[in-house]
Formats: sequence, C-alpha cells, structure tokens
Amino acid sequence: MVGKHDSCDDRTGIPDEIAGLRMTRQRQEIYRILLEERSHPTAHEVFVRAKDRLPNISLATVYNCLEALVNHGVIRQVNFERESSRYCPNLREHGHFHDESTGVIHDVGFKPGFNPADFLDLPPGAVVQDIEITLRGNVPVL
Amino acid sequence: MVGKHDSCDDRTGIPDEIAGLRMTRQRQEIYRILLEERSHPTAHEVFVRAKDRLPNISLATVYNCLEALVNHGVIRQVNFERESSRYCPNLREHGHFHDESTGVIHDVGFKPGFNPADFLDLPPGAVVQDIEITLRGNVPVL
DNA sequence: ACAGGAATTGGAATCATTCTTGATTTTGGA
DNA sequence: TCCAAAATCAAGAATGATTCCAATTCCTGT
Repeated sequence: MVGKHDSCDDRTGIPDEIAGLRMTRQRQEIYRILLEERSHPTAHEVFVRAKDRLPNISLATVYNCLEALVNHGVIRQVNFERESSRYCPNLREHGHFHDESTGVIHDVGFKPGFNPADFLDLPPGAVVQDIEITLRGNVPVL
Repeated sequence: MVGKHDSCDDRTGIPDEIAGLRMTRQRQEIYRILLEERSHPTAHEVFVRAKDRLPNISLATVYNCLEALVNHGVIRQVNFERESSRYCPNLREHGHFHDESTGVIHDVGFKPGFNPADFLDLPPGAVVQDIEITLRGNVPVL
C-alpha cells in the first residue's frame, strides 16, 4: 500500500520529519501517544503506553525522544513543583490549572492582548522571553 | 534593626516562636540566612552558610528546618524547572523573574487588582487557591 | 552493498530529597 | 529542681527521576 517514500508513516499518520527532526518509529509512537493522551503524562507513563506497540523500547529512549521533541519545539515539557516532568503537545502559549480534587491538569489559554507587564511589577527594562503560569485549585461540582 | 520585643534570641534577633513553630537554634539560623541572603538560595547553599555558625549542622537538618518553616508559612519554597528547590522569606504574593544573563532571580510583585481570570481562560467555575508565575528573560544593560 | 553518523538500548551513575534510626534537647508536670 | 514524654537533630541509607555510557543496530547517502 503505502511505500516509505512520502511524508507519512503507515501506522501513526505522523510525517517522517517534523521541524527538521527525523521522526523515527519510536519518536512517532511517543508523539502519537502525547497527541492521543492529552492528560500531560510523565515519561514513565509514556514509557508504559509505548511498550504496547514497541515492546522493546527502553525508558532511556523515551527520555531521549521526549528531549528531542522538546528541543525541536514539537512538544512542551511541563513541571509542577518538583514532581516528574510532564509532556504536552499543545504549542499555543498557555498555562496550567491543576485541579486538586480530581488531579486533572487543564490547559488554560492566555486571553487576547495578554501582557505580563500589565499585572506584574517587572524589573525596569526587563525583556520577557518566556512565561510560565501554574494555578492550583479546584472546580466545585454543582 | 534589632528590635527586641518579648521573646527574642540573643544572637539572631529572631523570636523563639513564629507562627506556632518553635524556633530552635538551627531554625533561627536558617531563617536568618534567608532573610539576609535574598538570592533565593538552595538547601545546599543554606547548608554551607549555616555551617559558619553551626559547624555540626547536617544537611538533613537544613532540609528538616526548611520544611518546617515552609509548612508553617514562614518562608516559601520556589521551584524553577527541575532544578534544586530554592527558598525565600518574601511572603507577599509574588512571582519570579529569572534573568538568564546574570542568573539573578528577581521577585516580581503582583499589581493591585491582580486577578488571574482577567488574562487567563480558566475552566468555568474554577476556584484558584494558588498561583505561580515564573518569567525568564534578561535585563539589557544600557 | 558499504561506510559513517544517528538512534536505541540496558545498565550504571548522579543528584536532590526523603526516610530511618538513634541520640539530644526541650517542655510540662510532680 | 527532676523526670518522663515529646520534639528535634544528626548521619547515613534509601529512593526516584533523570542522565550518562558503552555497545549494538539502524539509516542515509554514495
């Protein structure tokens, strides 16, 4: 059916290359898992899921792949406190709301016109390259 | 600046008890270091400084003390990415600006009227208990 | 098909932090 | 003041996430 010459893989529908990164079988699989599993999984959670399709994959490879994907801007690494890093494929600028009753992590978008200087007393002349916003709380059930 | 009220220790000027926490010699010393050293030191950095005055103090004790102080709301624990935790005695609600050229971490206050719902698309009904804002960037020298 | 570079693997190593277990110190009551 | 209980400390072992390393294996270009 599908040869391996064009830009799509047989099983994942993910291109052979993204953002200049060669998408090997394991990188495809890991990226697919992140796209499917929007729950901000940890490396270990990704590892467990990846073994369904790639029984020989190693945890080191999962870390390698996640790192490669992060470095090429394909996914983002998210840290809460000192817990294990989590990974998400949402590239829009966004923060995270951690619902403590359910454990669910929601992405929270920045509203249009978002500008940190509007609500923070930044050092004079500061040039912001990156912003990270994390909220903790809960969403009461009605 | 050493205003002694009722219960004060001779050497640090720090009360015997804060927020219901018994201020032992090592807790006083560690708290004093944080008040003095406003550079958001790590546990290990605090440990090194603490040994000047308490040569027998152990790293475990530094961790114990920092944890006690954090749990009683006397200081705050601050995490950047997955680096070692840092500690700061600034209890005002504030975020952090990490100047990447100098490595300096600046506290950034929230402006009056600060309200996360104004600039974030929170999940409907979300009750925010805590917010953490970290910026990375630099402050160009003129 | 072949060489050279990239990727993968499994296990060892690292590092911050936590835990465990006695030893010390402090506190409150007799 | 003196004692027993409770709290705190210290030292090192243990943990857990992540990184490093050395040895294959896999790709890519020729």
